[in-house]
Amino acid sequence: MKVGIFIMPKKRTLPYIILGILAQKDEQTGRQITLQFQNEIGEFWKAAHSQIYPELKKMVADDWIEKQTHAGNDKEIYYRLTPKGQAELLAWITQPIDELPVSQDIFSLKLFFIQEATDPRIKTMIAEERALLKKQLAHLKEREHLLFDGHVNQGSYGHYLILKRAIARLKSQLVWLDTVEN
Amino acid sequence: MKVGIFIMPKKRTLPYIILGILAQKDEQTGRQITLQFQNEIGEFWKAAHSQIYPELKKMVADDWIEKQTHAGNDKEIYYRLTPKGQAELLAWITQPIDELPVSQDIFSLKLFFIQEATDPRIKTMIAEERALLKKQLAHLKEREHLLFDGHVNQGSYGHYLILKRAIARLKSQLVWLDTVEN
DNA sequence: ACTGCCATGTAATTAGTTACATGATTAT
DNA sequence: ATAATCATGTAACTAATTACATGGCAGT
Repeated sequence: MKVGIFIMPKKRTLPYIILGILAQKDEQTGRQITLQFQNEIGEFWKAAHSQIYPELKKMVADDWIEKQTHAGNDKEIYYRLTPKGQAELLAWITQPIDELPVSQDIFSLKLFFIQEATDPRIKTMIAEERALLKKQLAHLKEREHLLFDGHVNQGSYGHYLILKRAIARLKSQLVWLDTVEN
Repeated sequence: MKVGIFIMPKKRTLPYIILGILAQKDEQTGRQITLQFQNEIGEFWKAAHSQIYPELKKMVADDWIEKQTHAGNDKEIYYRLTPKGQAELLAWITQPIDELPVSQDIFSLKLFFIQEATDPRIKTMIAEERALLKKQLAHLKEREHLLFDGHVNQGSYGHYLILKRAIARLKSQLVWLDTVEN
């Protein structure tokens, strides 16, 4: 997309996810934010602490978040949203999505390279993929039980939704695997 | 994953996809390979020509592919697999997948940030997402009709599969959207 | 003449990964 | 003691994106 002399910046996602994490629960440390990526968010975005810590510094510099240390605790650094950060999050959510994501599904790509329907590798690959999906599905169902157990808590609708979304995705993939096998 | 003094290289995907593209039809130019990413493969991996051309050079240097120019045509450069490239492709497909991909679904992430079920933005976001999904589904169904039209051609099973996979994915997402709306 | 596409390439930058690093605390 | 985890950070590198760049050829 070329727009005159303006350079179009690459689409950023990580800082907005961090804003979203802090919007759900203020006063979180870099480590707590990092750990969020191991749960439901990790189904849709991954980031290591080595990417998060510098990002937090940048966000402080840009006045999207502010740091706060607690007395008698020089180890942990807590972050919370600034009004500007809240505004940025709002603007980002409101902005329409213009294209669908790429799923980077290595399994599908590997299948793409198999030219003959009779190839014996297909069975093995499906079995392995099914095992991975089942394991993750079990994990997410446990999370659902643990976090919500039937009822959605006030102010957790978003969290509830993406957990449900992840579960639905896994289930549909398992259904599709069955159709391939026959 | 730390394994003694060995440095674990980052997981590469692009060169293997290029090998797969050349395995389906030998003698393709950089441009033809680039264009493949606009169709079915693009559902699962994207790459611009500015990434592909340098990658092709590297793959030639590594003896995974070889370049070939045709007489009276100094414009186009054709590539084909070397035995080593074929072996690399085979090895990659055989290697088990150890973890599920991250879908990088911005729509799901944005939903995550919406805390209340009554938020009026949800309706708009779903409508926009539905439009995107429907458009892409229509496109893929047309591709299916164009390329296969009921029967799978010999040697195109992989291509057929990932097209079917992409269609199934889109359909399941549309179904899920309905469940959110109510 | 101009627009758009074919075909290939490079430059500059940002995003993301792997590894290295330190010091404190908690469990066995 | 020592192993694991908490908590933060940096260094080095690879992958990927956006933009710049050139020359040819086809259509209007």
